[in-house]
Amino acid sequence: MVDDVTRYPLTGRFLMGRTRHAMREREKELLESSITEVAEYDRSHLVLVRGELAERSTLLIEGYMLRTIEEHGRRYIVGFHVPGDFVDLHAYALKRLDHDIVTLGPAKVGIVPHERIGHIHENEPHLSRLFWFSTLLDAAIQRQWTLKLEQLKASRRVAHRFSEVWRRLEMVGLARSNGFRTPLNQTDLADMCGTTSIHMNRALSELRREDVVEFRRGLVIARDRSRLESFGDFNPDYLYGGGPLGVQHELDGTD
Amino acid sequence: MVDDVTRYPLTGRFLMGRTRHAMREREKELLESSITEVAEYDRSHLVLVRGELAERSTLLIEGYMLRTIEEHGRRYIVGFHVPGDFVDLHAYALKRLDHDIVTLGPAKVGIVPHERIGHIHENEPHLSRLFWFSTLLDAAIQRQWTLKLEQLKASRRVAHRFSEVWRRLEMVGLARSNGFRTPLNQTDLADMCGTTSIHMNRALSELRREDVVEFRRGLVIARDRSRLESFGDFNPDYLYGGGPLGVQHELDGTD
DNA sequence: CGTTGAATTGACACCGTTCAACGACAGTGG
DNA sequence: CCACTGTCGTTGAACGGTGTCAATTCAACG
Repeated sequence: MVDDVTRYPLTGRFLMGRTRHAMREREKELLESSITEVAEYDRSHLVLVRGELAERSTLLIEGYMLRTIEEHGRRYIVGFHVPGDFVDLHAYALKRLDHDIVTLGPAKVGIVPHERIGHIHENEPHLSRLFWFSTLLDAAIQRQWTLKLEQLKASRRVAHRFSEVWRRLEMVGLARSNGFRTPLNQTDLADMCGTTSIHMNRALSELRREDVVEFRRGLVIARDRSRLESFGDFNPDYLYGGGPLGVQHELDGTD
Repeated sequence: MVDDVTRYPLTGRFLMGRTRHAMREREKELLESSITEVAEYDRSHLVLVRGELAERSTLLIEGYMLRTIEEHGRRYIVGFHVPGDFVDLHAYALKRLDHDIVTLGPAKVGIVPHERIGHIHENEPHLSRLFWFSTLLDAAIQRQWTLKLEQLKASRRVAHRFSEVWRRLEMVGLARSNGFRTPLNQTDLADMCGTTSIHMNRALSELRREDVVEFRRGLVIARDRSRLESFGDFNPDYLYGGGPLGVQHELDGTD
């Protein structure tokens, strides 16, 4: 898979760790060549605005992106993306989004016109099914967020988020052995976990005190990863990475 | 649209109030004929189990269905479906789900083998795009749940849920002018809103006391609908029903 | 008319918000 | 080099929202 990142520098991480192995070589080439433009954005760059008619979608190459909704003067983060994610592919079928797409830190993205996606959708059923899968994967992650918001208190929620991001980064080959780096600050974390930055601060110091995980200036470090994951009640199945839900072989053959 | 329900008694409510107008007559016929079996289930019937390989999907014709996750001896409701919803269409691309699909009250469903969906996916790009849209609509609803869990207290969350279900029923022609009927009980509502049944009870009596909405034995009645919706901070845009996000004309023409 | 499941109520502890204030640090310009 | 400034992180105290346990009432149904 490391090979794919060098061979397909723009799209090599798409579905990596999931069903990328089901992609044929010509599909990988087709996807890579569908990117008509590469852009580098600063932090907090608004890529797609809620309600705006979308005519292209964005595949994240480097950095992080968020899905945000601003309401009552407060920003809520309803999605988090790592390299390899086809961030707003769903805009192809929805046309207009109910949320904003925004960069977190500086980010490098590939842009795919909907015309190209339409062509793939009409002529490449196997690849287009993988596209569909990828948007449903985002939905599964969303579902898990809903679940964890319902059942965990703030400190466990952060632990869950950290566990998730760590795994997702690992799947695309971007995690360290003892943690990961992210431009998130405590306010961002609060906006992701449905709490206030003040309470997030207390939650983080609880995690530090209990030796679950350490968060400092965008560096997440855990001495014992399994301790972090069990504190956050994290079960990676919903990431569809090869566990009991993973699509191991079903999508392999011809469609 | 009432016409569609009589002409297509099984699938006439699919995407009704959304992009159904973009469906061609032969697509409606094709969908109707894709249902190879109609089943009637009792309440709490398990239609699809988490982790199980799915080979067919279920379109809800009458009644209600839920997406649930059981963890730590408690059940969490992460999705709610009304007639016309293609409840587990996403199982076509995901193969295995991370949650259960279950009936709430008694329900009548149409079953579509994935073979048929595969045929449509490969040969009917326009219809298959509407399928994709429908799964993304579920995702948008999920996103809104995440948002409201983050920002509202329990009593306002219920008000939001009531507003949503009311609108969704209305879209498929099944609401009353002053409310709607549902087999939900207070425990179900609690499981949907991420709270306990005891607290849900207090939330409901607050809503009654404040004259926002009345919930009794599965009957939801509001004297003033706009009061309910504003109390629940409800904005129907995310339901893609013709407001600013609705796909009014884009999907009309040939694909 | 008794049984059963659902709804209701009170008391109490914990979780989380809010407001206000303070501390740590990096970047900037004098 | 230092003072200034802004952002981010930290802390305390008061208050409101929610979970928990236990007990009671209510409605439906055989």
